[in-house]
Amino acid sequence: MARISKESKDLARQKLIETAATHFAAHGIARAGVDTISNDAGFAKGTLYNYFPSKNDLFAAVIEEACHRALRKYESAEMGATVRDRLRALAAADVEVLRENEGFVKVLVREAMSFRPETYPLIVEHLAPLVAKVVEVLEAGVNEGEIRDDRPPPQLALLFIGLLSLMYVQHWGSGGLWPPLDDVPDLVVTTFLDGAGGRNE
Amino acid sequence: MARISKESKDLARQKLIETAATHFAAHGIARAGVDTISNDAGFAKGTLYNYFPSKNDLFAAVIEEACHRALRKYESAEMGATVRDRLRALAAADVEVLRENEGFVKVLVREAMSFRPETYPLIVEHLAPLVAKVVEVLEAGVNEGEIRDDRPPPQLALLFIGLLSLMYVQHWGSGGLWPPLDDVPDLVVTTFLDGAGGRNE
Amino acid sequence: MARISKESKDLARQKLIETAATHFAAHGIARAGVDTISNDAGFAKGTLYNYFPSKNDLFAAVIEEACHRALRKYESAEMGATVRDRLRALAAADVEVLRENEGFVKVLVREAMSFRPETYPLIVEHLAPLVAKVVEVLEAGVNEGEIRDDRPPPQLALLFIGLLSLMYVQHWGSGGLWPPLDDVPDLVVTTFLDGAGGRNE
Amino acid sequence: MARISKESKDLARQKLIETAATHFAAHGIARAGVDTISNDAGFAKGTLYNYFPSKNDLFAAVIEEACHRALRKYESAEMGATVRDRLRALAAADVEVLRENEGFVKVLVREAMSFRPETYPLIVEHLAPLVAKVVEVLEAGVNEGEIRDDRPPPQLALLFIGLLSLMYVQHWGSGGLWPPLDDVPDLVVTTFLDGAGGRNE
DNA sequence: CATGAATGAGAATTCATTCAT
DNA sequence: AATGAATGAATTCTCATTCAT
Repeated sequence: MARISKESKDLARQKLIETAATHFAAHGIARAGVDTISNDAGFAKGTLYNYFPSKNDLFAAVIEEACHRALRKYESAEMGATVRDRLRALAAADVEVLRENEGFVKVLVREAMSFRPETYPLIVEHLAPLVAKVVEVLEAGVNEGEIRDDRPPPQLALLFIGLLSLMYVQHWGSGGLWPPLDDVPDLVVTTFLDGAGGRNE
Repeated sequence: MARISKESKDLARQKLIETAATHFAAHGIARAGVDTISNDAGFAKGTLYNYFPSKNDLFAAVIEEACHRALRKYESAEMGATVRDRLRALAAADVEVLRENEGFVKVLVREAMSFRPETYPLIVEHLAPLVAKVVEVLEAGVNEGEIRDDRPPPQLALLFIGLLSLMYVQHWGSGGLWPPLDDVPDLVVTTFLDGAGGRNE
Repeated sequence: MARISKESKDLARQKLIETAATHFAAHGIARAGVDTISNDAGFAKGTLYNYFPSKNDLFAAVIEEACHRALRKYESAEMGATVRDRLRALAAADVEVLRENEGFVKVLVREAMSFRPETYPLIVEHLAPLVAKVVEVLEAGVNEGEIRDDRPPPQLALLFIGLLSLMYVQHWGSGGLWPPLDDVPDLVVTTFLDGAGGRNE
Repeated sequence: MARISKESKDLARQKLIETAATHFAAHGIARAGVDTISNDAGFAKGTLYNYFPSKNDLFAAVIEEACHRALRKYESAEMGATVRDRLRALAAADVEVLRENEGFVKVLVREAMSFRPETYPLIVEHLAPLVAKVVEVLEAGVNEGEIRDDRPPPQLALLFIGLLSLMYVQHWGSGGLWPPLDDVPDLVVTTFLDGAGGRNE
C-alpha cells in the first residue's frame, strides 16, 4: 500500500491516537494493551509500531493531542466583559472539550491527578498554554480589582483548572448524576470566585 | 497461646498492609509486585497469600486502612468555635494523617482521582464517615449563616475534601515545593470559604 | 515446592544449562528460543527465569560451564616427558571434553570464531586458564629447545588452541568424515610442531 | 535501452549485496535488518525483494560474491619460484581480498567457522576453486620434496586456508592489535611449513 | 520497477497465583 | 503458617514478507 496519501497516513495516526485515548481512559495506561488498541483501531497488532515506537510514545501522543484539542477550544472561546464572564467562557470551553473528547480528557485528568513522576512533567509541559490562558484572565482581573491580589495568579490558575478537574471526577464518580455537565461552568466559577462562605460572615 | 498467635497474625497483616501502601504509592498498583511487597515486609512471596486471597484484596485492605486512619484523626480533631475554625481543624487533622501515612494517603487520593469503576465505590463507601463529619460542620454553618444556603452541604463537603486532595496533588506534583504542607489548612479554608474574588466585586 | 533441597535446585540449573548448550550449539544463540530450551529441559517457559535473569545470562552461564569442564579435564591430563607428549596429552584431554560435551564445545568454538564484540571478551576471560596451561608447557619447551624461541609463547598457545578448533570445525563440517576425532591429537601436534614442510626443504 | 536497464539493474543488485555484506559482518545475520540494508543501499524496504526472494537468498548471494572476489584475486596472484613463495603469494592475495572487502570476508569466515548445516555446503562449494588453487601448489611441492608426502594435499590445503582464517579471527578479536595484517602472510606460511618445533628437536 | 504501509508469527520477559513440602 | 519453585497467561516489541498503488 505504498504511495498512499499523506492524509490517509495522518488519518491512521489519528485513529490510533483516538482509540488509544479511549482505552487508556477506560482501563488506565498499565492495563490497556497495545494489541487491543491496534486491533480496535482497525489494524493488526504490529501496525501501531509503524506510527509510534513504543507504548509510552503513544501515550505521550495522546496527551499532546488532548492538550492540543483543549487549547484550540480555549482559543476560540468567546470572551465576555467581566472576569467572571471570561472565566465562565473558559470553563464552558473546557466542558465542551470534555463532551467532544471524553477519552482524552479522562486520560489527561487521571494522569494529572496521579502525579506519576514519568508523566507529570509531560502533562505540565503540555498543559502550560492552558494555564497561561487562565493566568492572562486572572492578571487582568487583579488589575481591575476583581481578583484578590494576595495570591499569585499562576497558583490561582492551577486552582481553577484543578477545580474543573475535580468537578469532572465527581461527575464521573457519581455516574454522571452530579454535577451534570451543564452546571459545571457556573459551579466552578462561583466556587472559585465567591467561595462557600455566607453573606454575614 | 491462641491470643498471642492471633496478635502476631494481626501484626503480620498490618505489616503487609503498611508495606503494600508504600509500594502502591511509589509505583502504582500495576507496577508494584506482590513478591517485592512480601519480601519487604519480611516474608516470603507465598506468605502474603495466607493473609490476602489476591493482590486486589490486598489493595482493598490498603484503601480500607487508609480511610480508617483518616477517620480516627478526624474524630479526635479539636473543634473550634466558628465554622472557619472547625473546618481548619478538620483540614489540619487531614494534613496530619498525610504526614503520618503518606503512602496510604497517596494511594487513596490517586485512586479517588482515577475514578476506576472497580475501586471508586469502595472509596466512596469508606470515605463516607469523613464526608459526614464535614457535612455536620457545614450544616451547623448554614444555620449560623456562615455557610451559603443555596448549595447542599453534602456537595459542599465533597468539594472541601476534593480541595484538600487537590492541594496534596499539587504538593506532590511540585516535588513538595508548593504548597508546603504547613500552609495547606489555611489555604484550603480560605479558598473554600472566601474564593478568589476581589473585595470590590 | 518450597524447602526443596539445595541440590535439586542446582540440578535444575544444570539441566537448564545443559539443554541450553545443546540448543545454542544446534541453532546458534539468536535462533535458539528460551521457551523451547525451558520446555526441553522439562520446565515451563517461565521457570528458566527463576534461574537466569535473561537469555544473555543463560548464555554466559553456558560459556562459563563449558570452560570450567574443559579446565577440569586439562588439569587431570596425564603429562608426558617431552613437550610433544605433553601437548598431545592436552589435545587428547580437549578431544575428550568434546566427546563428553559436544554441545558445550560447539557453542564455545562457534562463539570464539565469531568474534562478536558482545561475547568475545567473555570467552577470552573464561578461556584464559586453558591458554595458561598451554603457555606453561610451551615455555618449558622453549627452555628445553623443543619450541622455537622467536615467537611469544602466548601467541603460539592461541595458535595451538585455534588449530584444535579448526580440526573440530572440519570434523563437524565434513559430517564427522575427516578428521575422525581419534586422529585429532596427533594431527594437531604434528601440524603445530612440525609443519607441512618436506625434509629436504 | 535494454542494455542500460540491465546494467542499472546489476548495479542495484551489486549495491545491495555490498551493503548487506557490511551489515551481516557488523551485526550478524540474525540481527541485520532487511529494511536497514535496503535503506542504506539507497532503496526502500520493499525494493530488495525485487532482487532477492528472501533474506536467506540475499545472504547466499553475499557468500557467493565473497568467494568470487577471492577467486579473482587468487587467479591474478603472482607466483614465485619456490612453493614457499607461491604459498606466500596466495596468502598475500587473500589478505588483499580482506583489505578490500572486509565485510565480505568477515561474513565468509564467520559462516565457515560456524559450520551451520544450512550454509556450510554453500561455502564449501564456492570455496572449492580456492582450495583447488592451493592444492595445485601443494602437489607441485610434494613432487619437488618441499611438502611432506604423508598427508593428502587436499587436507593440507584446507589446513592452510583454515590457518589464514584463524589469523583473521585473532586479528579481529584483538581489535586489530595482533597480528597486524601485514604480518599475516609470513606468519601463516612459516606456521604452515615449519611448525613451532625447535631446531634441536 | 519502486514504494512503504500493513501484516502477524514469533520472541523475550513479567508476574500473580498455586501448591508440595 | 511459612516457604519459594513452578507455572503459564499475558504483554510489549521485532521484523521478514506481502502487495496495492
